[in-house]
Amino acid sequence: MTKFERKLNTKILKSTDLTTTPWMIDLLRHWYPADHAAPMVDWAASGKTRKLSGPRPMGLRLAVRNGYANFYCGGQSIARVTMGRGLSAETHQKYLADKAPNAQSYTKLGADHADAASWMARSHAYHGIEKLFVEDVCAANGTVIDIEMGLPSLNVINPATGIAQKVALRIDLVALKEVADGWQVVFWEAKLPSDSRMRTTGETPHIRAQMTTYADWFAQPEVSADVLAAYRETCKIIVALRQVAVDEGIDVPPLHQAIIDIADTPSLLKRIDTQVRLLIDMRKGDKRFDEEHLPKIVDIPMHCVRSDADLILPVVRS
DNA sequence: GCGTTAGAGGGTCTGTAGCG
DNA sequence: CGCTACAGACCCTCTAACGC
Repeated sequence: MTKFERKLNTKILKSTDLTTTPWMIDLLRHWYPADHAAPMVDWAASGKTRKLSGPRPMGLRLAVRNGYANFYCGGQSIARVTMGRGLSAETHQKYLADKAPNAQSYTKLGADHADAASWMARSHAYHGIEKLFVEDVCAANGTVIDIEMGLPSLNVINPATGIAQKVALRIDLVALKEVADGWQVVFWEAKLPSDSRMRTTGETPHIRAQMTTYADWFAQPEVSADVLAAYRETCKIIVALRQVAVDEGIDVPPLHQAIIDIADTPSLLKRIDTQVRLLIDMRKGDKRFDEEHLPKIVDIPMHCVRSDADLILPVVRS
């Protein structure tokens, strides 16, 4: 199976003349590390979109991948930046221009591309409620080190065909949690109570199968060690990227001290907690969900966000 | 209110090609 | 041989409409 890995050649930023890649400077200017709220602007739906109107962020969350990094605005990938032998980036055409072509097509960014603010503004029409919830959690927790974590090469038996297929599940949030001897990695799956997978008239909502699938993935040999190594590296990369930005004169808000400490001393990150937790956005209130559906899943480790104060991830049992 | 469905969007996986 | 770049296939997630 494909190894779960996080790596990025951040040195390429120092050996590249960044005036030839103005988009990189612009993306870093709009980077809000976890713990810092991005400025919010009102957005009103127009035309035939189904999206709800409401406040939208004007800031970017960075997620380190294997060989590249994504800059997200409200859960939409505004730019995918490859840092390997060279420095390059691409973004979807619908963020680059108002008249978006129908096709799923990405454009490589060039020397004339440096307008992240307008890319973010165009992305507002695509922001989903669950992703805006994730954005709120990022703003409230400096310990968030990854979002949209992809779980590669998971073999799952398709119940319809009985054939094993490779699927790429994702986990919404990855965070650090303080433990007695250092820090550990915890995983959160954000959900809205309105999500049909959280509800059933029967006894077993679909979310149970999803949690079981996560457990199966983490139970594979080597996975725990690989994930631990990957997130130690992630901390190093985040610190290195911020330093590049600061060296370029960009005031990226400060990182949580735990990320800095782990980057400096990776062994401070002791282990991962393979028990994925549910994070449910109950700020709007859903009496029916509380009474009928929540009781069916109370045994799943979870945190219910009922007020903005609850956005701070709890220090729960290991 | 619930379960199903389709469309949109976005990510990974795979294979292929090029390079040192 | 390993890494990188690229394109197409595939399947996930989310939203909202629809019928019961």
